[in-house]
This record gives sequence, C-alpha cells and structure tokens, in this order.
Amino acid sequence: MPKTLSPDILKTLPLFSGLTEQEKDILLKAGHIRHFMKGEHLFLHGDPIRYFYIICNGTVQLFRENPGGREKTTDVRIKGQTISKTEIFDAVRVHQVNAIAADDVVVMEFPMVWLKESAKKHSAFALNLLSAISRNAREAEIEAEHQATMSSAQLVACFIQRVCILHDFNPCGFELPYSKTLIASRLGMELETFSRTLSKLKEHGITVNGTHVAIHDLGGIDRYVCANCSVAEDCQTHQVIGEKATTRRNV
Amino acid sequence: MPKTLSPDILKTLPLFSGLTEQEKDILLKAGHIRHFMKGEHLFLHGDPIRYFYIICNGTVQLFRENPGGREKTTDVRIKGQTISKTEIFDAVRVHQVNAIAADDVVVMEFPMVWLKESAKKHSAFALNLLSAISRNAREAEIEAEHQATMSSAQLVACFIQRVCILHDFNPCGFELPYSKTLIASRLGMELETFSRTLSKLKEHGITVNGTHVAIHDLGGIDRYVCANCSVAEDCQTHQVIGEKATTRRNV
DNA sequence: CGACACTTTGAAGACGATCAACGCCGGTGG
DNA sequence: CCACCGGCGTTGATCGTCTTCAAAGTGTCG
Repeated sequence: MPKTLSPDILKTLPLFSGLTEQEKDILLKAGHIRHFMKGEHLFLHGDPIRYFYIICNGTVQLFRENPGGREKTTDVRIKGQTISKTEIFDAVRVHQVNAIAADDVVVMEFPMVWLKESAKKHSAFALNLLSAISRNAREAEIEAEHQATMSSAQLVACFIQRVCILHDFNPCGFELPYSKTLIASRLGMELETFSRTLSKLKEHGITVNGTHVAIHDLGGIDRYVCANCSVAEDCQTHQVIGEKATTRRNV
Repeated sequence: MPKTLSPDILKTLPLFSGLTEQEKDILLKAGHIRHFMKGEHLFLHGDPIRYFYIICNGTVQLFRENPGGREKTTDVRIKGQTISKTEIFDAVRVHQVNAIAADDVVVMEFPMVWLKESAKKHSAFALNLLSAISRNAREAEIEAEHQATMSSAQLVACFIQRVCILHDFNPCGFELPYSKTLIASRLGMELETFSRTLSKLKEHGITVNGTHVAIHDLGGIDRYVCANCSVAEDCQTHQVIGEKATTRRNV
C-alpha cells in the first residue's frame, strides 16, 4: 500500500467494489481531503454528526469518557478504514465518541447525507456497507467476549498478533505502531498491568523490548489469532496462554 | 405486544418499514414458520449458514464454546428480534455461534439468499437492515466497553435495567425472564459471583429475591440505564454504584 | 541541562474465580 | 408416601489477578 491513499486508490477499497468507474468518480467527487495535526480532534462526543470519513493516512483514536471520569479507547483506526458509518445509520444525531488524530492524519470527508443517499441509490454500495458494518458488529461482539473471558496476557497476545497481521508486519520483528499507553487504553487495562503483562509474554513466544516486538516459533502467526477474531481462521492463543482447559460448563 | 407474532404482525417490524403492503406480502411469503422445543438447537457453531430468522415467540440463547472449553453466552434474543443477519452479510460461510431454544420457540425462517436479494432489490429494506445492524454494532461496542471498565455490580445493575425496559416490565416489581445461570453466562461472570452481586445491589436500590426483582426510588428507571447503552438517553448507573470518580486520565 | 511525557517497577489492596459444601425444589420410582 | 436424585442457587474460604498508589527510570526536545 502506498504512503497516503490518493482518491484513485480509494476507488479500490472494498466499499466501492461492484460500481462502475464512472459511478465511483461521481461518488468520490462529493468528498474533500482534510488534514488533522497530531492531537487535533475530528469531532467530540456530543457533536452533531456531519461527516463520514475515510482515512487516507495516519491513525485516529476513538474514545469515550465514561461516567467514572476515565477514558476508554474504543478503537484505533488506520489508513483504509472508515469512521462514523455505524453512528450515521443508527440514526443517533450526535457522535457517541471522541475522535482524535494520534498521528498527523489525512482523511476524505463526505457529508452524512451522501452516505445514506449513496446507499439508497446504489444497491452494490449498500451491500458493501452491510458487509463492512456486519464485520464491525461481529468484531465488536468478539471483543466483548474476549474482555469477558480472557486474561490480560491473552488479550495482549491477541492484540499484538492482530496488529501484526493488520499492518502486514513481519512477525519476526516489528515496531509497535502505537504508544503503550494507547494500547493499554484500547485493551481496557491499566498501563502498569500492560507493562507487566509484556514481560510475562516472553514465556509464551512474544518478546517485547521497548517498542520492538518479535513473535517466535509456532509455525506462522496465523495459527495464533483466535478463530473468533475473524482475522485468521485457526487459533491457539487462548489455550497456549494460561488456559487450564477446565471442562466446567456455564449453562 | 401479542403472545406470538403472526405474519401480519411481523409486517409492522421496523425491518419492513417503508415498503408497500404488497412488497411486504411478497417478501414474507418466502418465510416458513418453524417450532423448536426448549433445548433444541436452531443451528450449531460450524454449521453452514442457511437461514435468516425472525423470532415470533420464545427466547433463543446464542453462545460459543471458547478454546478453554467454557461457554460464553453472547446474546439472548427474544420475540421481534432477528438471528443471523450479521453472519450472513459478513460473508462467513458457517455459523460462529450455537443457537439454542431457551424456551419453546417459534420463528419465521427465510433462506439466506432471500435476505441478500431483498436488500439488493428494495433500497428501503437495505436501509432498514443497515440501521438494525448498525445498532447491533454499537450495542456490541458498548458491551465491550462495559466488560472492560465496569465492576460486576455495575454490569448486573445495567443488565437488569435493560431487561426491564426491553420487556416493558414494571420496575416496581417483575420476574426475571431468564435463569440466573443464563444471565451470569451472558454477563461473562460466574454464577457464584452473580449470586453474591445480587445481594450487594440491595444497597443500591435493586432488590432481588428468588426471581422477583424490584427497582426502587430514583424517579423512573430510564435515568438509570447508561447513556451509552442506547436503550435510554440519560444514565447514572455507573456513578451510583461504586465509582470513586477518579480524575485520572488514561491517555 | 532541565522539563516533560512515557514507561517501568514495587508493594498493598480490592475484586472475582475457584473449590467445596449445603439448601431448595420438582420429578421419578420403589 | 417417602426416598432418592438432578438441576439450580446460595454461602463460605481461599487464591490469583488486576488495580491502585508511589517512586524512579528512560527518552526527547527546547
């Protein structure tokens, strides 16, 4: 993938598949390129929803302050991903999260109604949206399941492996693309816990020194991401790390 | 709402709004009524996906066995809700969860392709689906956030309040519609923890004796469901129960 | 060099899971 | 009719994990 997604490259996103070149051109003409400096916000929790975004470059942190006054990062989005589509179709009027540039960020910004109109006009576009949102929904369900059932070691291992795959890094050695503080917040754990957990992972084939990560042995990372994680098919992370293979049934 | 949803009542579901009566009739003709006895499965994890379901009566438990050999209930669906739409549009070929009748259950069953074809043919139907799936996605995100940040007392309180609203019960006194074992599994906690938590909730205005629940004071339950829970707008549950109102920021 | 953001490490405490025992209830069968 | 059993839920004691508070280390940038 190129450094920054140009409008031409945007056309190759799954979101636009099944449309003619001409249709794509017309659709993309409604969008405007916009830059955000590191730390700038795209929008805040409570702001009225105005735009749908496609990230062309950089990293956007989505987070929410919960009633206790703490922040929970709900997602970290990168190049090629989108922002706001579920909020737009769920017909809530205001944003439910804060969106802040964790990097310098480039997005293409489309009016909210454009998204709905385009879905109405082009059934292919609507089906692409259904597919993308369904995927998001399933990932969120799996996330909830993980949070409810996995230890911090399992959460961290799973996250690191997914980062590696998503960014197409070499498992044998890569740099963490986000700060540890951000990752801890994303995983819903304290920075201290995250830091301690990283040391423990060394016993399980994941070595982290500073920002450098190496995933060892185990014959290919794909086998290590949870089957339910939807990134890869087969997985052993959960068993490998700390499961005692209880046979107890909950129901 | 009537005891069991008839095909005529199904037409009033949000899913079919914006369609003409004639279109609804044609669409619904593709469906077949089907009964499941308590304990029967609609499908199992790994089964090929064949149908889209609308629940006309009863309760369906969706759950998954995770690698450690334990079961986690991912959702409990009731009359008027649907099953399988995200799996169908996410283009996975096999079911990702088990679906079992927790009651005697009546569903209307539609071929998988019917759902995709209908979305392609009727843009109103596609938009209804987008809206429903987006709502699911947001609820799942909130669920994940809750699992990551809330204590078991908060989780239980939030769940009970949502049950009360969803089933349109009288907050001053109602019976739990599910077994405690099922609820505990749904909340990702052990039955013992759930049981102990119920006692603690008495101090916070929620009294549970056996299956009988009463939600006291607090001027209307709606104010008690988390703002992010999307069932109601304003909420204080999180603060009310155990938050120390830390000002610490994660990021 | 010093300020500051980010991270690590230590020690104490809170919370939930686990193991174990028991109470309750409905059904079955002698 | 009573005894037994299984499913379900409660209660107690213990243990491991994660959070919390505190302090110190590392790095960058002016």
